[in-house]
Amino acid sequence: MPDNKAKTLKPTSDAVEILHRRLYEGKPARLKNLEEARANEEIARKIQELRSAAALTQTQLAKLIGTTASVICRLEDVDYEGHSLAMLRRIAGALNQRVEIRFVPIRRSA
Amino acid sequence: MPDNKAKTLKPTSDAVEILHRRLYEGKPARLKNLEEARANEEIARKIQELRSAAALTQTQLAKLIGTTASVICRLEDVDYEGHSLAMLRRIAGALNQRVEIRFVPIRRSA
DNA sequence: CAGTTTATTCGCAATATTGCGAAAACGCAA
DNA sequence: TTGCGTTTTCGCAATATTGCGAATAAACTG
Repeated sequence: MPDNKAKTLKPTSDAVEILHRRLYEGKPARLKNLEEARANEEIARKIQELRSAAALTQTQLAKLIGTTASVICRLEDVDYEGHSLAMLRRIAGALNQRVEIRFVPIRRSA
Repeated sequence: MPDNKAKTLKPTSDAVEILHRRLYEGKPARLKNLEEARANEEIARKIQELRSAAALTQTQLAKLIGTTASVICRLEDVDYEGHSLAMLRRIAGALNQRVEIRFVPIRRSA
């Protein structure tokens, strides 16, 4: 489950800089749409959680919904931003769940 | 939801139930998709409801999220099956809402 | 009724998501 | 270390969703 998309970084021995890179480098989307990014993370984690709870490997779950392990892996990547309702429903269906969608008001604090 | 007999349906004014009867009564082959179809209906109605509550025309909402009225109309069509998380979030964002997604266990029965 | 606004339908191009294999990386145990 | 199963990454084709205008229908006003 990759937490990091950064690639081809030049070498460094500064631990602080390494952490900084891990958190912020190459992730403008996270800074701009923090809320959405966090929601995607939550979805990814939830999928992983459900699969683990069902004691299934990525390959096993993949077969259940008619796809491959690499697809499941992609869904469980917290940086993946392409989650679709269709796929969530397929996952849910295979794990005896249903996808509940609600619109909840946002309190735009003063 | 009351159980349904093959004959002597009692009267109803609920449009959803009428549609349900017309499309799915006595057709177990389609029951598999019923849940998803109803979920899509719910989404469509919710979007329409939110837009109305905000006192916006389809054109106005469309401009808010950077698209056209025909797209909004499509989203509000209860038979539309192409709902995406991305679009729901755009709608929600324009109407000061957020999209909450939950996986809830379902009791699988006949 | 004629005007005006809003809503709906249709077709196709543009964009986004999925399918899928292959290779590499990882974790673990003998 | 090796072997083995699992996970991750990458690239591109296939499919699905969106963008958008134009035409039509429907609803509303005067």
